[in-house]
Amino acid sequence: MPEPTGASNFIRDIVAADHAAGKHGGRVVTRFPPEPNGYLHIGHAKSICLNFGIAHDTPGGLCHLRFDDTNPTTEDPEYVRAIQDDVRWLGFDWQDKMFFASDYFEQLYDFAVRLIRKGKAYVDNLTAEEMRAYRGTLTQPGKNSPSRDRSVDENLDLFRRMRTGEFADGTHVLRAKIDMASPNINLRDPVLYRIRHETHYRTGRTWCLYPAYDYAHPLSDALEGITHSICTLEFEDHRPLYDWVVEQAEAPHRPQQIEFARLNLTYTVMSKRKLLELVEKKLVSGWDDPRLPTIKGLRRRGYTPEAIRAFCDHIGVAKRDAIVEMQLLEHFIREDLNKRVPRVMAVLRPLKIILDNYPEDQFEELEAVNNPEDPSAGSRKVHFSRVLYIEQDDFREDPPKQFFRLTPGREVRLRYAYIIKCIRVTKDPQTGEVIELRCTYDPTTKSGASHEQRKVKATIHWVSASHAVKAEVRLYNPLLVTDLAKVPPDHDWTTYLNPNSLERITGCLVEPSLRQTVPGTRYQFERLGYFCTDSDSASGTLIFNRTVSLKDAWAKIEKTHASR
RNA sequence: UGGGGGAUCGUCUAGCGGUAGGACGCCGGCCUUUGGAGCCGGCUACCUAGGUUCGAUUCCUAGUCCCCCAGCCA
Repeated sequence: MPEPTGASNFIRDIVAADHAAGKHGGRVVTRFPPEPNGYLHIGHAKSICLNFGIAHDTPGGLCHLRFDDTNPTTEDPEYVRAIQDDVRWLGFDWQDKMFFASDYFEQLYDFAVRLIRKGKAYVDNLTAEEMRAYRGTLTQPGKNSPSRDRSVDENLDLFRRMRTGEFADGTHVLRAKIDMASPNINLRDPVLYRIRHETHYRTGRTWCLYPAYDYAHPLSDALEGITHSICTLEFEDHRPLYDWVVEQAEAPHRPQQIEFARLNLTYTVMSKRKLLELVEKKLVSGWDDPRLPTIKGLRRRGYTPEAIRAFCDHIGVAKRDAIVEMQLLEHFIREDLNKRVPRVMAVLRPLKIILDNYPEDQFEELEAVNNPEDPSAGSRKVHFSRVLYIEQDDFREDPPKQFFRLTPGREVRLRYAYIIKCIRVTKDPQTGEVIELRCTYDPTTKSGASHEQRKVKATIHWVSASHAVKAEVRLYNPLLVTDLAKVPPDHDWTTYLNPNSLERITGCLVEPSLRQTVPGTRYQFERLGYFCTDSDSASGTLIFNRTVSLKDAWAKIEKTHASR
């Protein structure tokens, strides 16, 4: 990515101004600080694009990848691996700047001792419930803990013993001594350290004392020389605490925290808690379920890093809460895939047609363009023969107004092939279902052969019955039937899951060129949408995921017909 | 009824006292061997009320509405 990656926004403006003014010694260092307790989603991509993008576009700029692993109960190396993989896949490079907050535990401990010596922190042995009671409420000030005036020596001794494992979980915490009457609740002597007799995925049993976010984060930033610590809006009123910690600990640097609004998308979930719930309750197949807005899910679904980056650049960065429409994301993947992926013919719901006047033992190989947007993509041969399959949707015995496709007695063109006419409809005598069409083809209308005068209203796709390959296709619809923001928070959000979010279609037929496809390969199935070979394909049967449909003018017309 | 933030087209977003712009979406049209793509045109917005000013989305005042904060999560 040699070119600048992102549009201007208020954070880029601040960073650029600071850089121009020589603030922070002319350095610009950002960081992306995930906690390894879940998989990354597109909201993280926004932050990744912002942080890595700023570093990329600033001369000498750097962006650290830092795992904020201060809670041993939820974190796992599986997540560390997945996060690295996703950041890399998105196209970003942390060079040698990968860090772990857990590597700072010793230094963080020393800073805490300094705070205690300065009388800025104390060990408290109130229970969690007592502490809540002492904290006061939004409108009433809190009360000082009885432990608040312990001597420095006693605090030092207690804190040392907290570290050596003398105390049980929850019996003691280290608290900042700030102001129990502060109107900002975050400043009412927040917890800095808590005891957790747990195995940490990196430090093992070395520690039973773990730093809290509000303590570890600013100091990790300071230790790494982060200049601009970019986070989301909910941390805005933590900023005074962030600044307090850095100042009172006499940290080597003073990073600047800047907040922006997190990304929300319509008809999906973006909270780690909810995503975890879906995975754990097996409401989806895993973190990479293509219905999920996780990076892994989007990737399996067929999204490209380029499209995700373009999306992130275009949604902007601001401070107002926003819900971006899914159609915008879809726009960027269509735009990207339209230019780069080969066209191919596939029939999802086959309807057999027989060309009565086409010799039974004959077949042809017709020239098909691979990508009209990209002449260098070349062309391929497609097999044509007497028995074909077309899409059930492309035939109507009793066509509604504006339906241009095949109907009894009407002509349409078969893509890359001939004009055909439907002369007879065969139905199942029991169900009345259309099971076969008899057609004739016009040999003078071969695609590209001449500039025939005949105009047909539609061109439809098809596959040759004797050449086509069977496949399964998975269609994805929105995860939710509504936006959670519009719904009362009190009842179970999973009741708003879309029961039709996954539609599996078996018995699809695809052109034989797809026989050797490998998982992850993307195509446009002509007139249907963009698809990619699923990883489950490895087992033998071909399986394709629909990344996104093509824009469908007819569906729109039909919808307005229906609503009249 | 404490504190911190935020209000601009349907949805995102620009604007920094001087004609409210862009993208998505939507609606028309052109074009088309994908009802795709492309092209052209159109649609719709400054939370309210006062004030300052020649002029206010922008500055001031008073409201209204929305979001966040009372984890030993991050």
